[in-house]
Amino acid sequence: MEPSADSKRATLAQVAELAGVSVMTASYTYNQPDRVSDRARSKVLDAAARLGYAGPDPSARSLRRGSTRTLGVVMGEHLSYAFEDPEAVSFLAGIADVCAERGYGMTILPITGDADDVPRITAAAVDGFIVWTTSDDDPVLAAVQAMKRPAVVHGGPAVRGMGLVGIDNRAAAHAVGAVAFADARRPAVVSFPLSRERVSTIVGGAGLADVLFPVTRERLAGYRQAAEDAGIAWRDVVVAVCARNDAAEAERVVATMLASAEPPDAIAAMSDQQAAGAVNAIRAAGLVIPDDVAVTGWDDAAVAAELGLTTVAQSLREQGAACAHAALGGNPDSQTAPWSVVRRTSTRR
Amino acid sequence: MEPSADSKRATLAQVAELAGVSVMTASYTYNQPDRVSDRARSKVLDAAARLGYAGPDPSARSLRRGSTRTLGVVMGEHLSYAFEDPEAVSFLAGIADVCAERGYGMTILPITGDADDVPRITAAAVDGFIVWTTSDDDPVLAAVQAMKRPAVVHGGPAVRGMGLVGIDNRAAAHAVGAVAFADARRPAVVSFPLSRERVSTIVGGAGLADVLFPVTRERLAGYRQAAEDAGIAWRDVVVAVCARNDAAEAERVVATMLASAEPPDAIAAMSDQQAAGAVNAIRAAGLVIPDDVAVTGWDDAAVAAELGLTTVAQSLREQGAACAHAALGGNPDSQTAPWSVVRRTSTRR
DNA sequence: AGCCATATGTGTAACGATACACAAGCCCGC
DNA sequence: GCGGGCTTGTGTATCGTTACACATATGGCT
Repeated sequence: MEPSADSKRATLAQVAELAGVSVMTASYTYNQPDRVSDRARSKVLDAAARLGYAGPDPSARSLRRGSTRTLGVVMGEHLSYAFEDPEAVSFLAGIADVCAERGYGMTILPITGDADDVPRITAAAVDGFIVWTTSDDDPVLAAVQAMKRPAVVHGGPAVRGMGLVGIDNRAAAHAVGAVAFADARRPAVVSFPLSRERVSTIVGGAGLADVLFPVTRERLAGYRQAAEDAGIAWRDVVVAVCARNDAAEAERVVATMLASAEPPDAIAAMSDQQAAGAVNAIRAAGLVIPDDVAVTGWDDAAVAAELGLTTVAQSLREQGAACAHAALGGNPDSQTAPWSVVRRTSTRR
Repeated sequence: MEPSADSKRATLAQVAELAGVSVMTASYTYNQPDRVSDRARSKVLDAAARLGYAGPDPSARSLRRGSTRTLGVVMGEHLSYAFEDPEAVSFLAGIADVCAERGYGMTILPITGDADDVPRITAAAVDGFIVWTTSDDDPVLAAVQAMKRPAVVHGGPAVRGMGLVGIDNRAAAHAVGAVAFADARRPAVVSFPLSRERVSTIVGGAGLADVLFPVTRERLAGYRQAAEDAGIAWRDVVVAVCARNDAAEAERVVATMLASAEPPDAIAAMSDQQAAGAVNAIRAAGLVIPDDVAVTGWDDAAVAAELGLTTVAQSLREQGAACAHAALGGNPDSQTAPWSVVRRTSTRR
């Protein structure tokens, strides 16, 4: 027996014929019901019901109308990661809020980091794009740009013709870094990856070559400023680069740093998850926060409040919503989001 | 100045003309590059580059091909909630894994719970649907069914012609309930909502009228069996219905129960988040777990391990992936997922 | 040379819907 | 009785692409 999924979908023409009206009358019945008489409308709806017609075909409608009422979202280099990062999820929630409100669909594009990503972007039937923070050289960005549709980048990089939504990462890093590095003699940074290769390393600040992720680059610059304000040369600041943004890797890398000859006495991380990993490593080493080691995070996630982390508060949900508004607006402009430093007990003063 | 988003997209016909080849040659260049000589291919690609042609229009292609290479996902009654529930997010991650692997897009449909939901489903340009657990009477389900495309429901209800993926909730509830209610004299249940109205109430088990969410209904049935096995009548079991699945509301409702004349000495919840709220309330009341009150959760989320919660382990990520496979398979069949009871320290034996 | 198999190019007809312009019917007021 | 405006119905062209069938060129083989 044929399952319902296989029975062919009826067309508007068939409905119109069965109803004894023209195709246009049937079309108007769905799109401008007031444009047709009650009698005609019910004839059409009856016929539709009889044929099991579920409404105009979305692809045909999109082609004819030139709009899909759907927003495309590109989340990082591999789609799966998007759902593992709670901050990315709240960014998605912000987009979802706006999409739901405006009746737009939200298509998450299947990026995997391989060469087929470009055709995947190209094949996306969407009216606009939102791109989650990526690197300067991400080919996906060029592909999005080529699509000639409204597009907004979150975080960075800035791209000609696309909107940009995000906070002033350098200023925020400078501010939270000042708190983290207060009274510190050997500050350290736990960083996001520097390039799309995502290798983990521990280097002195001076050892950082090209940082291709603008968000990471800006935050490092802010931390550097904070360190130098505290009288410490950037080359003396240890930067631990974590390939993944999670607590486990940060814990491992911080444990390594703590076991070194010159362990850090202040650690500025780039997410609360990393900071949480740092807290675990510090406690496991029998050290006290903030006396032995001060720690700061980023994002003001739930875990930050639980652990008493000093952190940078920002609302990714609101930023997601701002991206969606900008992308739907048709002519995306840029927008700088607010942030603030939340002081808790993981820092000295 | 016109932003790039406004410059009209070129068409394949224009590309073909500029390249001096037929439209079909241009089309083959994109779809079956091997079908075309190197010379023709590069002529086409040159022309495309010159015109800024980004590839075949997705809507036109979908119409012609009859497939969108996109999966539609319906998450609950309001899209925003989906991203607030970590288990729902890991379900999405499972779908995303499969979509990324197969190069499919994943469209999250903008359900809001109002009357416009049906046209929103109807307007979705997708090849198949995945529906997150809902109620028997959800109009969205009927709309999905009317679309005559492969569809899979997660959790329930079972719908003719659609696949069903999930665990045996009744059996799992029976099993974990047996552990929760061991040696208990006044067991209680913290439940998900019973109907789409989502009202919070505290009632005796007998007071439960129609439970329209199949997952909730099955779990309640399992808990009932467990209570009766322990020699306690269902009408004597207090069921606290929480409108939302979060720790805060569960904490409030459990605090109320604990303050009553006959406080429960065992609480079986329907999620680890609810159980975590229960733990907070119990500790705040100065009681000891599991001696004074035993607690069980559901899902084996991170918080369950942290709190030592006895719980039902299931992998929503794998179930999401199973749904996606089934929906992409074309002829979705049903599939029962595995579960197990994880015993920790929140129960007596 | 003759023949067939393969490689490459092209024209036409859909896919299913909607924009637009026009036509017919109707009611109203003067 | 007649013109003007409103309502309601219809035909046709078009959105941009790809499936299909066919035509032509190419090369290898006997």
